Amino acid sequence: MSDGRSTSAYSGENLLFLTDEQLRQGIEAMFFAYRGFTADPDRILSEMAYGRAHHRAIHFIHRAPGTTVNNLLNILGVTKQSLNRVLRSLIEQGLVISKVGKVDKRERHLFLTDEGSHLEQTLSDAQRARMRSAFRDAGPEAVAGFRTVLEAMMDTEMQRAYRRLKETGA
Amino acid sequence: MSDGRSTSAYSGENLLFLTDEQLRQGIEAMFFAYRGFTADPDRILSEMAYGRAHHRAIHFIHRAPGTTVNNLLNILGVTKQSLNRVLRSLIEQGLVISKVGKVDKRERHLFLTDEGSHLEQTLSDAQRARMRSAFRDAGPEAVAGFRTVLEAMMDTEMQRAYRRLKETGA
DNA sequence: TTGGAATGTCAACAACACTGACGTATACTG
DNA sequence: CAGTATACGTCAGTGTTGTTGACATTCCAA
Repeated sequence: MSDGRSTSAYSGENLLFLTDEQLRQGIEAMFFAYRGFTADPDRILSEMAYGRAHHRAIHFIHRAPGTTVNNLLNILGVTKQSLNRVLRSLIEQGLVISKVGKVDKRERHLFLTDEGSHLEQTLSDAQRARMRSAFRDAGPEAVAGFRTVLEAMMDTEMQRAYRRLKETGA
Repeated sequence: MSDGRSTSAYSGENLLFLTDEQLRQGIEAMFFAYRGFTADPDRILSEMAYGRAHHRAIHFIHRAPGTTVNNLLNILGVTKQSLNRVLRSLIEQGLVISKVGKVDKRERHLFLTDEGSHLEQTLSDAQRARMRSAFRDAGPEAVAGFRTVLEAMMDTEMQRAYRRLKETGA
């Protein structure tokens, strides 16, 4: 329990990076950084009738065009009622289209319209700009470490989702 | 704009880590990791009448005992009305006490009670456990990179707040 | 003493999440 | 074919967290 000293006894290795103080700094870094991470898209979205939830849906539909509602549900980790509210407005506004599945007609496959793609571009350009700046400042080795730690911080299921998306991408 | 190729022209350096694909993976890593980051405390809090906002308030009151409401406001980045609702419930439930300032009686200085400290411990133990596991898996160099990138991702103001807290800590 | 800063409160509202229940269409299985 | 399961959508209610706007109080400082 808050084992501040539990890390300093190991053989020759320097495990200073595992002290409670270091962990606490990591926690605070995550908190402040996530604020920055979402700040730019949030600003853009607040000028429309959309929020962060719309952004997330648009992002993953862009990433995996034709994805089903259920698949999106799993990736986003929300209830179908919550996602449905978001999807309905995106479909009504003509940013997303929903097509009945061919092999399984119960499924709906989701795609961005041109307008939806345009918004996705705008949002991800803003978010990428910050990420690019942070990556450039930090350098390639730091970026590798960043990703390693983040991946280790995910729930196992989300690790799988993340890796699947990574493979799909490049 | 989505300059996928804007990074490949630089002299001798390998700037592959700045491609749009890499940036997008960074974005998704942040999204999935933040879910994991908050999952454990969220689970604990949902069994009480508290949420993530209460956790954040408790965390930073623990970090900087006697902090003023205004200071907390700046760190948390919310409106005073929003914070006030949270603080009121924490005070009513006896987790936080608010003391009128001695030099400036308009100010309220915030402290955790024993019960508040206990909840803070429970929450941060859960969060630290995940962070520790992620840090251990990733290793010290990855952790250093993780923190470098996160710091570069913060808004300038939050960088200052983060560094101030870091110095206070150790 | 007057103005402004810090704090707090009330009210209204919106975004986003949740649970529970129900309906419809489709698919699978015995 | 009958029954069950799956995929999706929707209605209704609730809770947390955030926002504005308006206003009162208290106190410091010019």
